[in-house]
Amino acid sequence: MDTPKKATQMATPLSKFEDSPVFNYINSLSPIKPVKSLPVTQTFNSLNFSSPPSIFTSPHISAHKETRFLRRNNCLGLSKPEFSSENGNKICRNDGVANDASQLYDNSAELQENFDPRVSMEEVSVEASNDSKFAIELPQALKYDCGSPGCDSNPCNIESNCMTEMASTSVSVVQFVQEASENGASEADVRLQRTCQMEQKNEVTGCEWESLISDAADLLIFNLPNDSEDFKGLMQKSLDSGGRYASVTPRYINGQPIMEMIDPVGTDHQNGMEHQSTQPGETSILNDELDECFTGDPSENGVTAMGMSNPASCKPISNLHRGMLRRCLDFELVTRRKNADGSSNYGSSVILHSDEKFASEDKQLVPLKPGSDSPRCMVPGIGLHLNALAITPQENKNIGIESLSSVRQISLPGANASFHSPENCEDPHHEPLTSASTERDIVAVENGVLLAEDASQTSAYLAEEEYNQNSPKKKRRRMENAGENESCKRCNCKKSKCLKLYCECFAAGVYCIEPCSCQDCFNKPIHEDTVLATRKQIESRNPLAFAPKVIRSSDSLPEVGEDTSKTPASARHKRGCNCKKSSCLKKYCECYQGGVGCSINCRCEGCKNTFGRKDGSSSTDPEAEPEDEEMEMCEKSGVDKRFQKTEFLSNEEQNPGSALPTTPLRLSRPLVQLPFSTKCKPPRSLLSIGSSSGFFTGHNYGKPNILRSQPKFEKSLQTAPEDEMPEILRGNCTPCSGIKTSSPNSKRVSPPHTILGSSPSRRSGRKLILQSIPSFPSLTPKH
DNA sequence: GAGTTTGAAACT
DNA sequence: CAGTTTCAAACTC
Repeated sequence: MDTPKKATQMATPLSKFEDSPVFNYINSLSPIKPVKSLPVTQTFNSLNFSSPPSIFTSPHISAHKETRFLRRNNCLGLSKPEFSSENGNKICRNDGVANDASQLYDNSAELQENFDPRVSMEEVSVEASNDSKFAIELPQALKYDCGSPGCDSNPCNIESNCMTEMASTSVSVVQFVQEASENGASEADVRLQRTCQMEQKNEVTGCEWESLISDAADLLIFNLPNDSEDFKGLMQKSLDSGGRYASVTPRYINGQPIMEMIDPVGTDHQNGMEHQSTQPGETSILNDELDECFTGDPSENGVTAMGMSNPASCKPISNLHRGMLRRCLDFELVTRRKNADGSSNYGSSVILHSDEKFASEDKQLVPLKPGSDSPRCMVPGIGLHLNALAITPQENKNIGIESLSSVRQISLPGANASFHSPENCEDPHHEPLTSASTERDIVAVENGVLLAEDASQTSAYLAEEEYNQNSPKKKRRRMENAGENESCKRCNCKKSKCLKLYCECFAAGVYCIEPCSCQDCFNKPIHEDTVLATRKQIESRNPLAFAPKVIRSSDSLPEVGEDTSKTPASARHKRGCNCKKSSCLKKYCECYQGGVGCSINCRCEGCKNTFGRKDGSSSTDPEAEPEDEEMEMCEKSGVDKRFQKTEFLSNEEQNPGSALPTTPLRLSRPLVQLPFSTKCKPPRSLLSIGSSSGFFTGHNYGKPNILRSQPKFEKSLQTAPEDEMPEILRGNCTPCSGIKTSSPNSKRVSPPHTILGSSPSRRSGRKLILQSIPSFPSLTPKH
C-alpha cells in the first residue's frame, strides 16, 4: 500500500537527487547502486537538516551525529508519542521537535521528499526487492540498526514503525505501528521481520530486542514502569536507527554497506560481505560514537565500524547498548529506582533520551566510553551525573560481557547504577539520585516532548548529573583522587549515614557505592525513600543545599563585578568560605577547592587564594603572595580548579541562573558532561562528564579534557614544575570558558562564553532544559 | 594507615 | 543570626 506511494514519491526525489551534483559525485565514488541514494541523502541534508535527511546524509560526521541525535530523539519521541498517543502525526512531530524533521513530518510532501531519497536508497540497494519494500525498507534499515544487534521480529516491527514514522510516512507509519502492535502482520512488518530475521541470522543477538519485541505491543502502550523497558527498547531502536541513519548515509556514500544496512533483506542480495561489514558498521555507528568517545578518535569510528565483522555485530550492538546505556544511565537509574529491584524496567526511555542526547549531541558520547575507561572510576568518580557515566563504564563492561541481553543489567548497573539497582552499593555507581529522578520526571512528564526537545535537554540532564557531581567539589576530588585509582572511592562517612551534606555522595546527589567506605550508609537505592526524604528536608532548609557551590560570577553572581576579575574562571563560591588557617590555599577552602577565587562573600582570614583573593587580587596575580606555595597549590589545585572551575562554571552557568537549588544540578550536569564527553578518554572522574560532554564540539573538548585530566594533571602538576601549572591554569581559563559555553545545553547551541555567562540565549536554552528537567535529581528520582 | 587539622554542615 | 558541636575531607606523618 504505502510502498507504491513511496515508490512514486521516491521517483521524484530521486530525480531531484540525481540532478544534484552531489548525487553524481556519489555515484562516481561508489560503484554501488546506493550512490544515487547518497546524493539524495546529501541533498536532503542540505535541504533539511532534519532527522530523516540527516540520517541519510552521510556527509559530515557531525552531521551524522546530529542526525543521530535528531533521529534518536525523534525515535524516542516517536516511540513515546506513539505509545502515549497513537497518532502518527504526533509522533512525527515529536521526532521533529528535536529536528527540523518535525517540519518535514508535518508536511507530508516534504517528508515524502526526504523519504524519497531514503527510499531511493533502499530501492537502489534493494532494487531487486519489491517496491513495497521502500516503505518497509526504511523501517528495516532502522531495524537493521536496532536489529543488527539481534532483533526479534517484533522489535523489527517496532523499529520499522518508528522508522517509517521517522522517515516520513506519518500515516503509513502509524498504520504500521498500529498493525505491528496489533497484528504485526502488515506487509511491512513481515518484511521487516524477514529483514530482522536475516539480520539476526547474520548478526547475533538482540537480547534486548527480545524483550522489546515481546513488549512491542506494550511499548506502544508505554506504561511507566514497564514502559521503561519498552522505552529502552524503543529508544534503543530509535537510537539505533537514528545512529545508523547517520552512519548509514556515510557508509552508503562510501560503499554499499549502507545500502545493505538499509535493506537487510535486499542487502544480502548485493553483497553478503558488505552487509556484514556494513551492518557491523551501522550498528557500530553508535558504537563508533561511543568508541570514539572511548578511543577519542571519531575518525576511527568509521574504520572500526567497518572493521567490525559480524562477530563485531554483536559487539557493536553491545556498544550501542553501551551508548544507550551510558546516555541513559541516569534515566535507567531512575527507572531502576522506581522499579527498585525490578530490574526489568529500565528507565530506558529516560535513558534513551539521555543517550540520545549524548549520542546525538556528541556522538562522542565518549563519555560513554568512560565506561570503557575504568568502569570503576566511572562509577565512583562520576558521582551523579558522572555517576551515570561512571556507571556506564560498568555498564560497558556488563554490556560487553552480557551483550544485548545484558542491556537491562547494563542499564541497571550503569545508568541506574545510581539508582541502582537493588543492590545499593553494589551498583556500583552511585547514581545520581537527582539525575535519575530528574530523568524520570522528565520522561514521565514530558515523555516524548522532553525527549524530543532534544539532545540539548538530554545534555541538560546529563549536565545535571554532572552538576550533582560537580557541585560537590568533593566528588571531583574523589574522582580526581580516585581518578585513576580510587575513582571508585567515595565517602567515608561513619556517623552521618550518608544522609547529610557531610557525605560527598549525598551532597552530590548520588548513591553511595561499593567504593565508598561509609558505615551504616543509607544513601543507597534501597533506602531511596529515606534519601529522598532527607534530601527534601535539607532542601527545605536550604534550597540551594544541593546546588553547585561555585557559580559563575558573570552570570548569576552579583559579585561578578568584583570577583570576575579576581577569579580566573569568573566563577565564585556562592556562600564564600570561612577559612581561618588555611589561607584559602588548601582544599579545606571550598573556594580554592572549587578553583575559584574568594569573593566578597568570603569571610576568610588571611586569604591567599591563588585563584583570586577576597581583597581583589586575582589568581592571575599569584605573585602578590606566596606564589611559590600558592603556585604549587595552584598548580595542584589549579588543575583541579580548572576543572572545577570549568565544571563549576558550567554548573554555575546552569545553576547560577538556576541558582535554584533544585534545578541546578540537572543543568550543571548537562553542561559538565558535555565537556567531558570530549574527555571521554581517560578521565575517570570526569568520565561521566566526559561522556556527557561528548556532545560538545571542539571548545568543549578542550575543556572536558582538561576537566578529566585534572585529576591526573593534579598529580602530575603537583609534581610538575609550577611554571607549567600556571600555564595550564591559564589555559584552563579559556578552556573553562569554552567548557562553559559548551556545557550547558550542548555544545551546539551556545557559543561559549556568552552562553555560559549571562548570555540570555544560553540561559534560555538552559532554562528550557531546566524546565523540562525535573528539579533536583535527588529528590525527583524516587517519586 | 593512623592521626591531626580544617572548615563546612548541623545543631542549639 | 551567632555560637557551638558534629562531621568528614584534607592533610601530615
